[in-house]
Amino acid sequence: MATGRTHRPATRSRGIPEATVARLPLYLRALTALSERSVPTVSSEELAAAAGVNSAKLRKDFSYLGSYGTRGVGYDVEYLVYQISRELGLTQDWPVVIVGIGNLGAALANYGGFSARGFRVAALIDADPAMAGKPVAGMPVQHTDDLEKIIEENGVSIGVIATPAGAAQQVSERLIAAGVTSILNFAPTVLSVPDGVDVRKVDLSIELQILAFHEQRKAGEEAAAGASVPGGEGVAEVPGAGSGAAPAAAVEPPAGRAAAVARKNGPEGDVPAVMPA
Amino acid sequence: MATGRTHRPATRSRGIPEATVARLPLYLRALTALSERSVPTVSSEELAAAAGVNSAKLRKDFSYLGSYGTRGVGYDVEYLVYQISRELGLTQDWPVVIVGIGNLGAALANYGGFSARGFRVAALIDADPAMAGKPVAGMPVQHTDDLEKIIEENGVSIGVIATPAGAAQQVSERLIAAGVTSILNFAPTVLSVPDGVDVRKVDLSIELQILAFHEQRKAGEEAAAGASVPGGEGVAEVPGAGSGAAPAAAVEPPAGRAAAVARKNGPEGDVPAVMPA
DNA sequence: TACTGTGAAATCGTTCACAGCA
DNA sequence: TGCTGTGAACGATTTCACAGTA
Repeated sequence: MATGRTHRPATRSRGIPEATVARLPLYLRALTALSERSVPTVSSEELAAAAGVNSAKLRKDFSYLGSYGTRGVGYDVEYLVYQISRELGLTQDWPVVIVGIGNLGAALANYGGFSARGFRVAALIDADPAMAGKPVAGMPVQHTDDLEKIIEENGVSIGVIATPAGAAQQVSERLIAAGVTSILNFAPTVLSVPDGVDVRKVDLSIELQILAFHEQRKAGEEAAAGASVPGGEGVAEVPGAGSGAAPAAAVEPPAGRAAAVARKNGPEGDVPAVMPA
Repeated sequence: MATGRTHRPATRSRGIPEATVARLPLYLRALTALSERSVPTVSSEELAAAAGVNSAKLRKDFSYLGSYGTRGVGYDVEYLVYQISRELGLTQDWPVVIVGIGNLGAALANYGGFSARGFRVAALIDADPAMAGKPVAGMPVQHTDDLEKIIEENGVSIGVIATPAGAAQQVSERLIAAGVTSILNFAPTVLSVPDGVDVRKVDLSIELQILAFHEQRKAGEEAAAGASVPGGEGVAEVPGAGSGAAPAAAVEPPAGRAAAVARKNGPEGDVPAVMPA
C-alpha cells in the first residue's frame, strides 16, 4: 500500500477510520459502474464483490458514514455515489500540479482517470529549461522557477511529485512553502514534511519487492525442503500447477514448511557478498 | 497504500507480519544508501529516521528476522543489507513482463529502479499489432499472441499490468494460466484471481481521492464552526491557532479556498444531483 | 423474508518501557 | 553506558453473529 504519514495521527478526525477512507474510492468506482448500467440498488453482498472486499467490512464502513441503506433491500446506487463523493470531497474541483515531466510525469499527465473525477491538472512543471513551453498532454510545460506563482494563482493544494529521487525533497519543500498541503510522491524517497501535510507514496520497486517476498515463500513451500541453493540464474521452477488456480490441490494451507527452507537464519550465516548497487 | 489481496490471508506464513514485510524494502533502501557512503553501522534510531518510521517499530520489525544487531552498538550495515535482501528474495533474479505498453507501460519500462535490484524486464507485451517490433527502452515490444510462450520460456512468475481497465482481467487470467503467480496491477480495476496468486495494485486516482478527503477535512477544520454559510470564496478566518501544524504565521495553511464550500454535510441532505460520470 | 446496522469478539499492528548484554 | 530485543499494554481493524426493520 502506498501510504505515507497521514495527517494528524491518533486524532482520527471526525470518526471515519483511515482504513475505511482508503476503501471509499473503491466503493465509489464500483458504484459508478453500476450507475452507468442504470442499476438502481445493490446489496452489500453484491457491491462488496464488485469492490473486492467482504460484505461485513463494507457494511461496517458504510455505517461510519451514516445509515444510507434500506433493510431488506440494499443501497440506492445514485444516492450512495453522491454521499461517498461528498465525503471524499469530490463534489468540488481540486487543481493539482505535476512536477517532473519525464516519462512518468508525462504518463500521469496523459492519464485520463486524473481529470476524470474531481481533479484537474492545473499545470505541468519541470526543471529542464528545454522542456519549457513544450506541450505534453495538450498543455505547455512550465519551468520550476514559476512554481510558487503557479501554485498560488491556481489555488493548488495537491501536488504530484514525479521527479528523480534526488530532487523530491526540495520540490516538496517549495510546494509546501507555496501552500500545498497534500503530496502524492512517485519518487523513491522518504519525504520529510511538517505536521499537517499529508504525503502518500507510490513506489514501484517497493511493490515488486513485496511480491518477490511472497513469490519466494510460495516457491519454498512447494519445494518443501527441496532445493537449497537459489544462487544461479533466476529460473522459476514451479511451472504449471504451482499453487496456482487449483482449487483443492494438495499442499493447501501449509505455511509451516515455507519456514524451514528460507528460515533457519539461526546461524549468523556468513557475511554477505553485498548486494549490487 | 496500494494493496491487494495478499496471499493466503489469516495464515501468516512463517511469522513475519505483512506490515513488516511492507517496510523491509524501505529499510533496505535506507541501508543501501548508508552502504554506499561506507557507513559501517547504524543505530535503530538513525536508521528509523532515514526510513521514516520510529525506532521501536524498526526494532520490532527486525526482531522478526532474527537478532541481527549488537547491543550498545547498533546494526552492521552490510550484514543487514544482505539479510533483508535474502528475506525479500532479492538474492535471486526475478524476470518480469510488462503488459500494456502505452504511456504508463513505456514509463515503467524505462524506469531504472526496475532492473536495479533483483528484477529484470524479460519482455514488453502489447495487444496493438502496430506496436510489435517497435523498440521501447531498448527492447522490442512483442505481441500478446505470444504471451504464454514468453512467460513459459522465461520462467516469469511476476507480471505487471499496465493495460486499460477493460483488458486487465483477461490479461491477468492469461498470465496466471501461463504460470504467473504475482501481479502488480496499474489498471484501475479489481482483479479477481484464484487463491495462491498475489495481487498488488497501484492506483493513482484512489491515492488522489484519499488526499482529497484529508484536504477537505483540513479546510473544514480551519473554518471551525465559523462560517455557517459556506457560500463565499474561501479564506480562512480563524487563522493562526487552527489545529494545523504550523508555526503562527498568518493565514498559513490556506487550502481554505476549496474547502468550506462543500462541507456541511450534517443534515441528511437532499438527494443529489448525481455525479458527473 | 431478505438485508442492513452494530455490539462484541478476535485479530493484527503499534507503542511503551525496561531487562539484558556488549 | 548505550543500544538492542521483547513482553505487555494499547489501539486499530476485521470478523462474527444477530437483533432490528422495511
